[in-house]
Amino acid sequence: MISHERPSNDQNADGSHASKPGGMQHTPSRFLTRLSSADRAALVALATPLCVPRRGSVFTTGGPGKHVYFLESGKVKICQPSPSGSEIILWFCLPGEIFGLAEVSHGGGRVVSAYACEESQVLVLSQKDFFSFLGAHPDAVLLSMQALSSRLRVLGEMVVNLISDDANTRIAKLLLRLAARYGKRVDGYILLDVPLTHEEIANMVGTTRQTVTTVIGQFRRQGVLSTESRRIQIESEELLTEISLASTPTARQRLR
Amino acid sequence: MISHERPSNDQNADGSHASKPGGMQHTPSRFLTRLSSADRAALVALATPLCVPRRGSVFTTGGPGKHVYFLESGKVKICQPSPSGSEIILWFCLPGEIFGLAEVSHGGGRVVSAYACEESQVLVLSQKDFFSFLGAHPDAVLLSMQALSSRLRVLGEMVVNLISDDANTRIAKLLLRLAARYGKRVDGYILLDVPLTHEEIANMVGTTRQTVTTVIGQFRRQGVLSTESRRIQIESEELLTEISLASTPTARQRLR
DNA sequence: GCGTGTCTGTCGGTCAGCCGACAACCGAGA
DNA sequence: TCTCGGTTGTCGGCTGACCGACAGACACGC
Repeated sequence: MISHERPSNDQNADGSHASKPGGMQHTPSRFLTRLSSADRAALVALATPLCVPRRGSVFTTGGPGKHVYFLESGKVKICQPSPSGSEIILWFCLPGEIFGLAEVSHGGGRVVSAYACEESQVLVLSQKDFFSFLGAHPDAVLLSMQALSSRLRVLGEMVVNLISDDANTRIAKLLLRLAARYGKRVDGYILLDVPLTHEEIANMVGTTRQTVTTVIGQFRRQGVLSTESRRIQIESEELLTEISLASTPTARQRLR
Repeated sequence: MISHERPSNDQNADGSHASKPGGMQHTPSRFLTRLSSADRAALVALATPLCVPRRGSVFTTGGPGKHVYFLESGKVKICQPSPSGSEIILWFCLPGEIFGLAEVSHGGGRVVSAYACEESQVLVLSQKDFFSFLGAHPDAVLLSMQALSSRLRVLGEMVVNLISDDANTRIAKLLLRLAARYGKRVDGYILLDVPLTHEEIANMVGTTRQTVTTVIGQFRRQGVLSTESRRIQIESEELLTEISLASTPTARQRLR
């Protein structure tokens, strides 16, 4: 019964678009910079600036979540506390990005915290003002939804990685993801200028500090990367991607 | 330098709102039913209906992602393929929900697939039509953002669970999450009328089929749940939450 | 210069959970 | 009725990664 037509209408019409499985495009979705300058001015006029010191929090878990934030300068990490007490880093925000948006639209309090990695300037906007701004500036609606979608994508990828890769691969993929978003090319190398402790890496990837130390050491010995004062330089992106694809378990033949 | 005022301005002003750490509110965010009936009529007028047979796909990874979907009846699961070939279930959609939204707003092709768990009726709307609809119906904007935010929250929780809980706990939490969203109370019990194979559970939670079988068996023996023809009935929510909180590793004292 | 705290590197012991294998089960179809 | 594909239940063996522990390496402040 009922029309039994082609069930899938959204199929790969444009052929091989999914070519690179690792070819993720982590568009930083810079909200502020992609806004028209008129719109941006309107937004800045509504917002109040705030300076957050290094290690300071912009908001924390349990808060009411009645404000949206825009990062003007600095670096902010979004964390979710685990029941065991450690903070799991979900992602970093760079200048231009919007954050704290999810709880505002969803309601019901913050489930994540935002900490400044370094001294940061943020713009604060109340929920009310933000929504009226959205009403008056339709372009901003699209940008907001893009920001949310982009994160959804990143988190989906994290989930898949966590479920199906071993520690080695997870770290490799994390580095690639970070490189795509936060990497700066300096003569051949890719510099991640997000200072990261091994423990933080462990918390992004679901391992222990020791394992991270070991794996990073391995990578260094293989000539994949080098480290300098808490910053990682990727020396061979190819090698790294190779590692990230080499999934341990009974290498899949999965021809289909 | 720079004003050194209260860094955190969004703190728990309303006190203990974060009381229950497991007290997650997985609002199903029923897009269609929360729309005003006039708006809904307008949307239905724009959309074209589609019937998807059991096991059929609405869209798949790699597709262009130029449509948004609304579930009228049936049940749809959103999956992301892992490099090892298995499909990881990110969440289920129930009637009234919107799906396929993230890729539409973000652009750049589908990264997930949507499969019908049972024969389902969906409404299909092109990206273009959807955005013009949003322009004309501001309430729908909020609902869309809520849908995205709600998923963001769920995924964040999944990530944290995967990172910090053992298999036992992960399964317990999954069941609680499912119960909150898809559970129907029937005389004392909570019935999850989403038919799930152990393998699917394993893929939602990052373990193996065998482990799931074992753990579910344990739970059954403890009187936590019973199963009947692929459906799970939770008999003691209390016991289950208790298990889900009992985190294995060196029970944290973390007084601070 | 010297303490002090945080971070990195390394090493065994231990165990949860993966893997493979196999038997029983069940519902659907012939 | 019997077959058959998919699902469930159970069992050892094996191992990746966690845990605790400790020693060096830094950086920072006094």
